[in-house]
Amino acid sequence: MVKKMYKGKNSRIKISTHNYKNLYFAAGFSKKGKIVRIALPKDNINDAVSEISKHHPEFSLSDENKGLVQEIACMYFGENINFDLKLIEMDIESEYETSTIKTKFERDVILEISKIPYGTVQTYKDIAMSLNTNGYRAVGTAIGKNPFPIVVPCHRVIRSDGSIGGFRGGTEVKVDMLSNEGLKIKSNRIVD
DNA sequence: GATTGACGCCGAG
DNA sequence: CTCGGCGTCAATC
Repeated sequence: MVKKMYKGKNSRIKISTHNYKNLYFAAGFSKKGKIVRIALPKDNINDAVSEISKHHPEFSLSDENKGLVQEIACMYFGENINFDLKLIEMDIESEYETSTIKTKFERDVILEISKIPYGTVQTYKDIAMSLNTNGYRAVGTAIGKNPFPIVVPCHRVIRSDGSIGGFRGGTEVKVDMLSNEGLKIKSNRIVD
């Protein structure tokens, strides 16, 4: 049986930030050094930090993991980096206070979209089929909660009709990231 | 149970 | 092409 961690010292995380091309990136790290959450870029550092801290109120700022945040920033701008998924906290929240994933279903979805290669896309339906379910919509909802955007490429999941589909940080951000990976988009559609 | 989604499909304008 | 309506399923209330 897994020992439950309680709020307090153990749930304190460290947040690192990085400024790149006038955008501010941030990520939260557990005591073990694993990523617990990633923020989409903001235009000021406070917004970037609070994007993380609103889910993890107990935190301290630290440059300890700045290198990783730099990497994430590069990925946002289209660099094809093979990010080590072992650096991501995949445990379920009920087991560790510093985890971010809530259910097994969410984790399965996260793991599935992590397989989508750089510069390619899959549909919500594709993901659902890989998971043996017809809950296309449930898949979309789960992806919408992805705590690790950019690194877990939820921006590579689009609708079955070829249109871009939704994105929590705004569709423009999704379009930006796909464009940075070399995909061409015309009037909200991937052009083949 | 009832409602709510980053969806999919089909049929009517 | 754009809507609406219904199917579907996990999470949340």
